[in-house]
Amino acid sequence: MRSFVAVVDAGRFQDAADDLSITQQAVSKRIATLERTLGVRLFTRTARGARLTVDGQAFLPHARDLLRVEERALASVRPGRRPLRVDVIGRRLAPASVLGGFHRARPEVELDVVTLFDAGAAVEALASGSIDASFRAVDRSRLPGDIGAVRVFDEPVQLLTGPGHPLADATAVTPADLAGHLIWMPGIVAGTEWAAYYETLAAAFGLTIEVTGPGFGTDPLLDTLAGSPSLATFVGELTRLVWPSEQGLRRIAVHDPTPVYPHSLIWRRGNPHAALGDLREHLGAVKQGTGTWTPEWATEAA
Amino acid sequence: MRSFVAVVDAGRFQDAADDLSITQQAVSKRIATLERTLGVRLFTRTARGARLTVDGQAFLPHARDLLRVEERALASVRPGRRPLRVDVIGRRLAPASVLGGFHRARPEVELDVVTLFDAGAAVEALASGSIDASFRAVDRSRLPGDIGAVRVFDEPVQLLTGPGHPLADATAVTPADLAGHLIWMPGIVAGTEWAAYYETLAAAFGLTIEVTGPGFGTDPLLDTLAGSPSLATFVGELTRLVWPSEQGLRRIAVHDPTPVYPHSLIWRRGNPHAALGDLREHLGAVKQGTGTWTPEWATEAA
DNA sequence: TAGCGGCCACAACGTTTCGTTGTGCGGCCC
DNA sequence: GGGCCGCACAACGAAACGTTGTGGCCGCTA
Repeated sequence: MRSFVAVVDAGRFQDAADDLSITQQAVSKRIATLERTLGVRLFTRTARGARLTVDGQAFLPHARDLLRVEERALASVRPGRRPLRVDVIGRRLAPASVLGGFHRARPEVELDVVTLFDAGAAVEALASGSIDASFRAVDRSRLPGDIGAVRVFDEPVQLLTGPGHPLADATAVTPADLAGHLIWMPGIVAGTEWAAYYETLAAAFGLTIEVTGPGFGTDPLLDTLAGSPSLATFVGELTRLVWPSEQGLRRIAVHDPTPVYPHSLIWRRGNPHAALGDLREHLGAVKQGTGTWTPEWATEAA
Repeated sequence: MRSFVAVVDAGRFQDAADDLSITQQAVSKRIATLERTLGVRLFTRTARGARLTVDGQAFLPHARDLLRVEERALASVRPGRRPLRVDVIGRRLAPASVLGGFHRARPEVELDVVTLFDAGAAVEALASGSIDASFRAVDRSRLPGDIGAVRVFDEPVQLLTGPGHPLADATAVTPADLAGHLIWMPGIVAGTEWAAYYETLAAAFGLTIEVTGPGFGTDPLLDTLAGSPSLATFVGELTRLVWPSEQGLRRIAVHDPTPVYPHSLIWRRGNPHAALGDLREHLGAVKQGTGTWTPEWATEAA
């Protein structure tokens, strides 16, 4: 493939061979193999070099694309001057959306998105340099001194129920209203910062949160939820659900106070990656709302 | 690379090996080679399979991209059900722009753009099936019966001069005004349909068109034009010039009548490619303007 | 805690692929 | 028509690849 593009650019097999530091015969053999694989002739051989056939012309931009993508793939893991690598809590959750907004605003900034286990793993990864930034809810007082943090987004928590749930038709509920109901959150992983968030939330308002084993993915969770008259769960306002439309799930706002999930951007101080400043600048800091609730351990991350 | 994605999807080397119809050891060796090439570890090996590292997560979307691009590259030359392949007279000229408009309107239609020598080559390529459609100025009466043609775009011809040319400050000129001036069009290739167009144009209005040898590309042409007090050339209204801004070139409209270049879409009747109908539908037929001039041989292509 | 099973890595070997050298064939151009 | 330029074919050695066979590590279980 690289030989093909080299021949197109050079116009002659011999010149392409020089560019590739191999012999003309090797280039000839490579092109012949490629043509045999594709089943079409890519060049017309003339006495003055090689010219593209129609098939070759059609193939060329795709070949260039391939080399470009390969270059990007290599760059994504190249130590030093690689794309900005950002950890998000989940690809369908608010941080991913926020990062998408940054990408739309600054499309020239190369990004790679990864998902780590929890905030602790994110801090380790930041310290070791394997990622450049992370969106997590953190207890700022417990962060190492070389890790910076800015609370960038407070996401209201909503109640998610099926159509048969007693609260399904409410326009809004208060945390106190939920005291008698079962909040079902399978797939929650003990020890993670989001588990801690929901535990704190439950304790603060006397809620009952049930965690039945590891989750089997969100789809069966939502299916079960849609068919249950008693189960409800919490979900972030910006969480994108891929519900097959007719599941009839209801998102119900929570007020007085509104629990908000405190997403912070965290990074290692001294990380010289230029795009890191762009990201922080784009995000700014959240304006702390009134009438909201968030765990005390998170409020220090101003 | 394909093995890497297979392992990610399967979660275990052995399962990936089954998918690829090779042995587990071969997969292991491929991954090890890839990791050595990239200089990073892509998987953490556990007793229950292989999980992506952070680097692996960052690398994965690029790897998928690569496979996707490869698939498109293969499709571009696959006989039968390949992308719609359209010939344009030049990548910076009106037909390419029109095709770009179609692509924006129907981004789901896969397109490959090629450039053939002239209308004759395009007709041959249509007949042989190596292309699906072409934008050319054609003499409809001379087309084979199985080649369809619709005049889809009349492009006004403009005069292009440098700032020192006597007509540089004119807002518009008539063809008759040009009789005393030299029209310089290097790079015009005898025997092509666009050479025929300009020859007919010159003959119709008594113009002097000079063709000095093969062109050396458009950039030196425009440089020469910008610095000359006597040279002018014709250019299509939609031709995109990449002039380095400060060349000071002037585009001057031509009126009474306005010569228009009659772009037609031509295709082989009976070509079953579904996208061909989409393209024809998108283009429609040109509404013949008044006060314009075009060669008689082109007017039959109604 | 010892045994077992699942999973991946290492080693050795045969086959295939790749690149090289040497040579042949067919157009242009003078 | 001879010379030259440019690509293809042939033969050979080297490197890469995939296979079989085996070993080590981890987690689960009795």
